[in-house]
Amino acid sequence: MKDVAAHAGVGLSTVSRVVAGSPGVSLEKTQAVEDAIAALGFRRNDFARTLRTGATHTIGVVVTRISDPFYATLIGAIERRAQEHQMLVLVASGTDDPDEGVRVLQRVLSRQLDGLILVAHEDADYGFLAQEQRAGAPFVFVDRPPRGVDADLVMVDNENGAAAAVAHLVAAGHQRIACIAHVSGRFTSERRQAGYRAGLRAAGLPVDPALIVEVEDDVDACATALRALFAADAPPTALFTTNSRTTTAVLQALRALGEAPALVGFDDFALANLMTPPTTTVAQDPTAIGEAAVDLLFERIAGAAGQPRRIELGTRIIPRGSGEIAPR
Amino acid sequence: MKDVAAHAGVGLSTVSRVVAGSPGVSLEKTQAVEDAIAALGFRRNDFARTLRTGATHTIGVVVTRISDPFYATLIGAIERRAQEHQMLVLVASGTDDPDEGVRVLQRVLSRQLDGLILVAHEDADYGFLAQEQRAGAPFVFVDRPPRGVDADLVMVDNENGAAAAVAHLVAAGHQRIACIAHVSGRFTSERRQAGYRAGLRAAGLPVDPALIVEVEDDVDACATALRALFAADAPPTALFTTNSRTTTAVLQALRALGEAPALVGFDDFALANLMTPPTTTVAQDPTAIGEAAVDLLFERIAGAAGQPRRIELGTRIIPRGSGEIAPR
DNA sequence: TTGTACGCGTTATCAG
DNA sequence: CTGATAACGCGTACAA
Repeated sequence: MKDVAAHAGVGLSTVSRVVAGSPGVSLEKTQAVEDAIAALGFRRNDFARTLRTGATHTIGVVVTRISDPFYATLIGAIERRAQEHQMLVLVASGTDDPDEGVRVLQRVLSRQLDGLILVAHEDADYGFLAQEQRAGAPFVFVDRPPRGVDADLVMVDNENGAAAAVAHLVAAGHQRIACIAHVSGRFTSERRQAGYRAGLRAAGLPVDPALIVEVEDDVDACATALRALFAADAPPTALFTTNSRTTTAVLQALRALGEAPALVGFDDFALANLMTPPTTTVAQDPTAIGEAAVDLLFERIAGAAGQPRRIELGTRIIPRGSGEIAPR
Repeated sequence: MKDVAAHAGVGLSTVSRVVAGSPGVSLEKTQAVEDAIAALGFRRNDFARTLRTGATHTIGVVVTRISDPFYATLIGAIERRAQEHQMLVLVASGTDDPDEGVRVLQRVLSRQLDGLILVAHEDADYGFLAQEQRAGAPFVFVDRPPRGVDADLVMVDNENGAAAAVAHLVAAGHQRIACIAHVSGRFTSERRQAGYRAGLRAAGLPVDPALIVEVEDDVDACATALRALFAADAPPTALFTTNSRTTTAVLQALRALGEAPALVGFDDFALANLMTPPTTTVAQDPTAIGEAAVDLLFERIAGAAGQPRRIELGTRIIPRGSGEIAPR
């Protein structure tokens, strides 16, 4: 800025005013400054600016795995919504390692962004955020509650979504419905298993522990689990899977095994309608989740105080074929 | 830091040394400082640090659409590779609007990150980067060359990949192979169309303009185009699609039309093996692309000068069934 | 309308 | 081994 001021033959603050678009600079000098800026290829240093003003006009998003389509869509929605507020969105992604996730979060925190939207790592303790919460930037969690700290949270009604899936299969005539549950992401897995049980009870059906299996979401693990299920005396006639990674792994395994039971999966996924038969899913709306999170965050940034809030969005069954197969 | 120094009864620089992990502080004072830090919940302000040192230890990635699985995977690879260098990765995403993309890029640039990996927007002019290039942080483009500036670039050999797809279909006995090309993303589309033509010529087959159609990647547009193709006097017996969005749109359209020609698609996609029949693809390796980009970038950050370099990675055909169907 | 001077929170230098 | 002090680039009272 000093160089620009010298080049334009004006004072430092005049340059500052021009750059900031503040009023009260003569047309003449404005022009001179702009010419100097162009000539020197000057751009304001955001670090110095932020150091001075304290505001970054930027929100951060920290997720566990950016390549997960669900998070990718969520982030897209957050960016669109935030851009309406002239906010830049910076995304950082952790890994499967909870410590790494916390480390990334720490580094993002030290950037003192105006606000943060976070997906909690299951195995990390977010207790250190409590002091941030009082003094620092606001944050909103998404998808599942963090351990160790109470904060704003946007998630879906996992329990009712799962219960609806079971009801859908019951309506198709099924009595023996297995639950293939993911193990990574315990919170959602447990809530959806609970919903599965509630759905069975609501239909007056017994909960058979032999029909509930927890698996890693790889094809081999699913194949092993399914083989065991179908080899039992009273095999299931329908499956409920608790997230999209598990659903697709199960679909691969089923193809390998040559089985085609009725199936409803939690989470919608791209190309579900191109499966054979097309896969019925319980869809969350990642766009709505992202928008709700941004809105919550901006209320906090604007100064809203008060207790942590929890928003629970609904789910929606998308019947495509696999969930409407009648029992043999 | 001043507060911490006061609380610990030491000088400012001692606190700085402890925080930075610099050697040469007595155990005693180190402990006192650490206690004070914990008591006060202090964290170093990265803006002030960067303002002083000039280094952010952060690289930025700016893509056009973060929810595209290809970019999502690419970003994941970049993050893993960058973390090996203790670098934080910040991702920002533009929109379909080229101006918006440039605006986002400008804001990221003013953050003076150590380096940038960029996916160029087709309709944007990157001429303004030329002066950055001389003075500012290094950047590497990915997937396609930017308009208006010459810079390091990592991409795949689109032409040979497409030619290989055609050769694969020719080997299955096809003579009339249509090319369904995407319109958004002209560069890759054109290169792959050129490869398609080269593949035909290499096989001694004529290039029939009636068999080349450019479509938006939505299902309706593809259905319309396909209907016209199949209604012609000499309909194609095989299809080549130029990117994954087009491939999946074509698959949806084909299902609606009840057609099942041989098909090879450029770009691999999740669940390709669950299509009916499983879809043969020409796969790029987004992980390798991301890693190459990071390596190139780090060489520049380390001070490598010289002409812009261009890395062209190979592709690989994954035969799954749809590409091995013989003509009827 | 314009310019001067100070401070934001760090790190680097230098003297002790 | 330690501490005082001068930058880093900018915004903003305040004075002119």
